[in-house]
Amino acid sequence: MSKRPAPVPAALLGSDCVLFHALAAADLERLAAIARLREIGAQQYLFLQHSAGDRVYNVISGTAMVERTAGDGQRQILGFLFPGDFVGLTHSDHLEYSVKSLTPAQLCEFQRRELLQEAERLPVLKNNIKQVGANVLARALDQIYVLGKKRAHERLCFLCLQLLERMPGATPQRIDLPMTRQDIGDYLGLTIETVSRSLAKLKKAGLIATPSPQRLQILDLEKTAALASAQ
Amino acid sequence: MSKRPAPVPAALLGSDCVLFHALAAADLERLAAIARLREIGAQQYLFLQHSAGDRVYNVISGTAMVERTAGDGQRQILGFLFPGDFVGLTHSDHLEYSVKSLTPAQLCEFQRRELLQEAERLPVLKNNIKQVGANVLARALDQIYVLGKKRAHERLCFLCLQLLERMPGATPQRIDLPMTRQDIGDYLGLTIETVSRSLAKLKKAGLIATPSPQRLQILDLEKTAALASAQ
DNA sequence: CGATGCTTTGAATCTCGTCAAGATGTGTGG
DNA sequence: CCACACATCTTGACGAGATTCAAAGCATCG
Repeated sequence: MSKRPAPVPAALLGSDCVLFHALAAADLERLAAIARLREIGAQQYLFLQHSAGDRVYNVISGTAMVERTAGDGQRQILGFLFPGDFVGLTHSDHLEYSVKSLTPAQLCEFQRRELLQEAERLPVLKNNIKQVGANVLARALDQIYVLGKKRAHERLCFLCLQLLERMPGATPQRIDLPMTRQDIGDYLGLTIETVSRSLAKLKKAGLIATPSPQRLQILDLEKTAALASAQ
Repeated sequence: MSKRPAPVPAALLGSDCVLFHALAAADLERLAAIARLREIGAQQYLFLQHSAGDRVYNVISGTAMVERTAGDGQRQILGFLFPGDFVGLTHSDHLEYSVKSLTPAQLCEFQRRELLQEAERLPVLKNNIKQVGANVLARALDQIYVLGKKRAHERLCFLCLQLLERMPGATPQRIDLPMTRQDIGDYLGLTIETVSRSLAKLKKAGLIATPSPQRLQILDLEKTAALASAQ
């Protein structure tokens, strides 16, 4: 509590974030006043599982992941976070997941109480918060579908499309993977070897290419989307 | 819109529902006034996938399930609903799932707009709605963990414990299963045969018993819980 | 130019899915 | 109350897909 991070320039609260969507300039200023900018390196924890959920974050730049680690060391990644995504709006006392940056990242930190107070004054903001929550749930349901019904190579197509849609600057010709094969496996409920082999299978079928291990191309968007479809 | 179901006696809005938790009697009356009681048989649809989400339901009695059916007929059950559970609070225009009763059920129907309006007057109700949303998400994350990391017999333990916790009147000695093996399989991402075999395995290990196919006993709660643990 | 860590590939094993048959339950009508 | 029919559930044999264990191939970085 002693050291607060730097305040946020209102300009950073870009309107491409759901949270700040359709807010007037004056309202963005108000929000910027209670926000703090956190700039962190790769592989840093923002939240620790079982800690108190008194802060919330809006991702400005970079990639992060939401993970749950069990007592036996098993790890499941519950979701990835990209610019515009929002995390931390739980309603229980302790968090059931950790949040960790994959790349260096800029985040907008709020004290949960302060943000919710502000939402009381700004109906648009309150609406945006609800929208964010709905998006999180919708993604979770998609993931349940994929984990319950899809095979390995289909799960990978699902991830490819999600990256294409959510990573800023991503095009079918070039997607830079911020996560390792292990992260992908822990997200899709697969082992690292199965991830590799399934990628190889998709490459051989001409759906995708990997110019380098951390680079992805979607060569046949239609077929990839068909395999990925979560409904 | 022409035919509205019967109004709800305020007494039905039991305080064991999260939604109505800690509400004053007078406030419960107000809510009862905008609620409608729906009594439906087994295997009835409350929501259809892709329909408008203008209503929300609170389960009073009976069991229901939230399911998603893909174009190819694949079905994934996204969750079961028991008394006290709440469904329908999406924030998008169309629902990405259906809701279907498993048993005859009583439900409390609200027009979403009306309920949210009422929540504006009753801070406690608004808080309860948030709490309900948080519970839904927490369960979804548990399910992601289970589908991503657990093996067949562990997934079944997870379901057993969930039924024990959420089914009214359930005890380790007697749990009445409202769903078929097919439903269980579609919930846990398994085939009906694997469900049967995994139950047999747990029976042989002495963790559970099934006096009849629709009846379940948990003989060793500790071991069952250990296998089920989603964190 | 090695050294390290990540990724890919290979072979054996195992779990789960598929197909098929048989058993058990439930409900109906005699 | 019994017998039959239908649906659901269980069990078996086999095969496909994923995991495990092991080794080899590639990047990246000092």
